[in-house]
Amino acid sequence: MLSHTHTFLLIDADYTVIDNIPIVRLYGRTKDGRSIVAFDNTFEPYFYALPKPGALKTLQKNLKTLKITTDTDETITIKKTETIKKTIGTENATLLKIYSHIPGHIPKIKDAIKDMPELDKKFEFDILFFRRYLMDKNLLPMTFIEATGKEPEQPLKDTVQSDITLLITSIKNTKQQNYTPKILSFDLETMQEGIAQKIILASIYTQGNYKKVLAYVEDNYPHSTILKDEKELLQKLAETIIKKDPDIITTYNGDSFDMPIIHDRSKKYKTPMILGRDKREITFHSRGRTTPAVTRGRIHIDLYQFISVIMRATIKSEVMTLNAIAAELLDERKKEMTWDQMKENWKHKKNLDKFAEYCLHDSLITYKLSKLILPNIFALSRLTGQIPSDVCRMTYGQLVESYAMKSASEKNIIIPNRPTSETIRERRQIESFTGAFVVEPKPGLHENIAVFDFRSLYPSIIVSHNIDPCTFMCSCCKTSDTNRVPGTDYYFCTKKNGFIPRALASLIKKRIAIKTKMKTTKPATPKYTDLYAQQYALKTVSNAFYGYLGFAGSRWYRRQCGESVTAFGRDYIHKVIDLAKTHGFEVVYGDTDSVFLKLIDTRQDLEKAAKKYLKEVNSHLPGIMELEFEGTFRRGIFVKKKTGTGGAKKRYALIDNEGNLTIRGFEKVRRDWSKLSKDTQEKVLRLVLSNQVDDAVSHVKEVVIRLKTGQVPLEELGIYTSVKRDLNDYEQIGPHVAAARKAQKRGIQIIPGQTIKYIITAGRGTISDKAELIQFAKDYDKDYYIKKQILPAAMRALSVFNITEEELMCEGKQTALSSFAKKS
DNA sequence: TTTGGTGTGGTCTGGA
DNA sequence: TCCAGACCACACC
Repeated sequence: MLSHTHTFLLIDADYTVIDNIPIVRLYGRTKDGRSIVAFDNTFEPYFYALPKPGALKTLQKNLKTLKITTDTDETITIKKTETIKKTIGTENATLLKIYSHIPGHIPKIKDAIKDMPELDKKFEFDILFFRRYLMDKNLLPMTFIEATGKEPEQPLKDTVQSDITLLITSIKNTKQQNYTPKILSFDLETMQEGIAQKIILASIYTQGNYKKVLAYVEDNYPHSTILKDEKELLQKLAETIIKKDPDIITTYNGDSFDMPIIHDRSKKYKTPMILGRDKREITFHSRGRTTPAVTRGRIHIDLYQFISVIMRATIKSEVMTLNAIAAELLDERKKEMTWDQMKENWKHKKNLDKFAEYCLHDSLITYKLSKLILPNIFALSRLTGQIPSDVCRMTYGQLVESYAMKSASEKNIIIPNRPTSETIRERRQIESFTGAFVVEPKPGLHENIAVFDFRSLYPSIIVSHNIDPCTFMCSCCKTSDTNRVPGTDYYFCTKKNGFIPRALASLIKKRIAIKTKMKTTKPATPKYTDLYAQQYALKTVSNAFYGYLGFAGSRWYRRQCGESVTAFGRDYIHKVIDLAKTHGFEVVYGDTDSVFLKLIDTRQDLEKAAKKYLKEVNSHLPGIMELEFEGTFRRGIFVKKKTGTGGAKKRYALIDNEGNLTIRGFEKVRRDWSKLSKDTQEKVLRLVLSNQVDDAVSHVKEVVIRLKTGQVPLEELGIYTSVKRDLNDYEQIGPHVAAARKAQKRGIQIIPGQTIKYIITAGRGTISDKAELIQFAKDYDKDYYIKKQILPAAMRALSVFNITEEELMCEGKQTALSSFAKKS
């Protein structure tokens, strides 16, 4: 039979078993736009066994005759065994590679042999078959690969729908080509009908400005297609997606909303929804935190998953709704339509064109978000070797772990086993270790501040001090004093490089190279976007390594490693502080890896002194460690602690020479404060940093009056808080829990993880008694908002100028006398 | 089961 | 009624 060769972008992978033969399926797209599925039936499932010393031969012999009978009377045997040399930690070892017939046998064989006296340890038995394949063949998702093979047999061919199918005889990496994956975004609008969610609209947006709304009530919207009913809508949706044949189907929260609804409704109508290239319906496999809705080949990426987990810390918005995220990341304005309006419109079948437009807009902004975010997901895919549909649902721990596993495999190092739940529990119970050092600031206004920070402090410590579970207290260095951890009896090997430091060093090196390249690349070009995504992926994974070492679920867990990293960190920041003092600086503040300095002699030139200091610090730093000059700030405010004495850590505001504000820790940057108090505080901070304390005071007074006279709309008074657990599991009932419980009684569903918005309403009782979700609030408690929202937020900045609450609370002019009179 | 520790501050709770 | 300590959420790095 004729042999073919195809070069294609690898987008997805899975495996199936036919006639007891496991077959890896690689889904992709050729450069000329044809879909392809390449099958490989030559890869064999396996895991490793480490025999007890001298027991290798016996173990091998015993395994040969092993027969396992399962509950279903199936007999499982081992396909074959091989001896193989690998590195365990830093030691070389000879292991037995145990092959099974199908992947599903591996856990059963592993369990069956666990009591064999010749067996010491088992490794790499929980790596999913197709992931093992990609790892062993060095194939990276979202890169081009070249496969040679022949026409598959019909039964195999029939498992998928694709322009090209190929039974692989050989496969390898190849030169990268230009191909931008085709993205399609869709969105549903639903209405509650009895206990079911009924789909009333579906919209699709894809490249070439393709816009489509599917409906079954005439709406006179130019992009609408009017169908007979919901069943036809579903059919048309599937048909359109298949016809458009995207590589990526993106949704915003499709895992828990759009996809399950499509699935449920299609069950009701018995119209299977096959959106992927395998011939299966959408599958849902609960994976703890999430239940991914998976379509194969045409992969479903839920942007919400990635944004809410990996991008969470970079998102400023109080809520994670599509509109809020689009507003923040795309600067897109909302289409104004409230849920109540939609319900009304649907009920009376009016303004349906607006409804359709609204629905389409959601698909459009999902598409635009995809364009922005998918490059980052793809870059992480290439870095970790995991398929994008997995990457978009990963946590930081999983990203680091994937990268570490891939690196270990490349270096012929055995991947440590995942801890058992028992081990995880034990690890969690151990006392946590000491972390970073934070300088207590002197409250007040400071002028001309220079800010420095270490470039990637913890990653560079891990690399520079060879911090790794296997180099910790090594026997070869025993009494070595050259790499001792400050303030402890710990040390790390100085002879052999650890696996983690090596893996991390390569990430850091690559990132530096990319950042250099970016400087000579024109921004807003595809090349630049790609470089940005690459460095983003490298940074994301590097920064999570330290946490991963101390993470109870980690395969490379070693508490003392995390402890050592922070101990070195504290040592370095102290050294940097000490040196600053010898350079005529006063240390204003510092946290973990940063120092804020000002000159004691203010006649000196700050920039000059800063540069000189920087040069000296860096001349003393080992390895790849480096202190960086962040810049200078015209003024900065640090405030008193509310309780106790001294300055508050992690709360400050800076203004630079261009008038830009940097606000950290204050109510302004917290979502669990009302918009009114946040806005007021920001204004106060800006005025105070511009030496306009009087204006700040009068601004607060105005706000107080607005509150007193009931002029403030409820919208500005809502407080966002997330409900972290089931409403029955709280020991203490705070305002947000009280509000949520009341709402639940009115039939509103409250799920753990949800963010609610509540108001403290007028009335009597405790604050919790008065808390109501904003949609149920009719008024607000003036006293609460003045005394517990506006004044505390404003006073934070004003109390350093000895202004009192009383001065802010009174209308009109305030004198020292009347203030005194009020107190007594 | 879903990277780490440090830190602030609001509200509730229960005992004096 | 007052107050300390617990609980809770969210920020910083």
